[in-house]
Amino acid sequence: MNSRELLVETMADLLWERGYADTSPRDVRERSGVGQGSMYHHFPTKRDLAVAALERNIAQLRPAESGLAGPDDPMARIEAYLLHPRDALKGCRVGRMTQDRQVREDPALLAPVTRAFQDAHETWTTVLREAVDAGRLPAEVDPVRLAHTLMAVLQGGYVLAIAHQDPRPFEEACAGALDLLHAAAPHPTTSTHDRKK
Amino acid sequence: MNSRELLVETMADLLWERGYADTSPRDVRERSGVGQGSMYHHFPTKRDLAVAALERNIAQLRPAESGLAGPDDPMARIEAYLLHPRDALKGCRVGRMTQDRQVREDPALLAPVTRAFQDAHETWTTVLREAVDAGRLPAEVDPVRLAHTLMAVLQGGYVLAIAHQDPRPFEEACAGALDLLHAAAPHPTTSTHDRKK
DNA sequence: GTCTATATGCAGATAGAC
DNA sequence: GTCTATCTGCATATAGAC
Repeated sequence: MNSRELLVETMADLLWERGYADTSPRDVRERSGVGQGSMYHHFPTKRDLAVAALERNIAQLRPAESGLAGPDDPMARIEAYLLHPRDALKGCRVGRMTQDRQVREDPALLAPVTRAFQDAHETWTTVLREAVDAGRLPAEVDPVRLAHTLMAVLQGGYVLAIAHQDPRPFEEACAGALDLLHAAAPHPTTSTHDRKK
Repeated sequence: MNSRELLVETMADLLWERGYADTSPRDVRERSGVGQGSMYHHFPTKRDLAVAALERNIAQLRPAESGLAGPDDPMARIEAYLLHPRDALKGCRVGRMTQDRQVREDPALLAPVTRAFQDAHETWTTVLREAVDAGRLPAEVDPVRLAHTLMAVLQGGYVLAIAHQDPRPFEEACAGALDLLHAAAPHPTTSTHDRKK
């Protein structure tokens, strides 16, 4: 792998582990093994490298999201996504950025984060709308709103896991959300089809 | 106010706004107006000051939590807590700490955070159990699990709000969680009593 | 593209006077 | 308790040779 890619990959990992403010150019050099000259040749500032690394971290999440958008039964996709095994103690590569003041205050760093959340929200809204249309969720739920709720469960789940230093609160939070979705589901237990009268 | 209190209050605000790693002793001195000598007289290290400030931030959240534990109808308390107006863009004073590597790696800083989350979880579990016992939530829901879910909605709601630079996703996430609780509630709408045949 | 040398300023204190 | 002076080391580059 060339120096440029190596730098981006290393910075991406460090952003995930430590955030932007707490990662120094030196950290990147030492972990990547790339020299000072090379580093500043490819990326004139730490910020430039971070922008590239952030894009990489965002791209990293796309496979999982495309599963959520996939062709299967919508409730099955929701369930699979919420129960998908994750290393909860590591937190979210993208959500983490929101807690870094230097990221929040720099449009070049914040904008990709905002877009990533908007995209994820759209994906969630679509699958939830499909679940409602399929009669798997009550027509009263607002897919746009519920999309925020479920994304919050995931993002907040990471916070709980780190606070407790235990991945289980994350898993419980997701499982609890699923429990609610199931409990709220229209009950075809009564009959094969039971629509509004 | 004396220097000591002033330092703690200032550091508490800075921890909330910027986290631990991104707050320097100089930041504290400049905002508080307390001199170098005084500062290091009261707190030999930045870390010592941060521990005191963190305890203060945790204490700050207790009034709200005691409302959740209060004497009213349990569902009303849950609703009030979730819909309580918050400055979502500022994030959670305590949850924010989980995203700071230097906090995660220092037991003196992490332990108070862990305890605060454990306490909040207990409070949530109790009120949810009361709601189940009162027949306001289905007996199938696990209060312990759902407590994690609702805490995650709040913590994650802050993340969404910051990512979008808009408090509405936070509010929507909370409202959506409430929608689900209501949709999942045992329905005395059908009839006075309609249990499993 | 990569290397080594050099530079400015802030972080995070420590020392000792008042 | 508070003040001013001083110190080491790292953050974040810049310069110029190879």
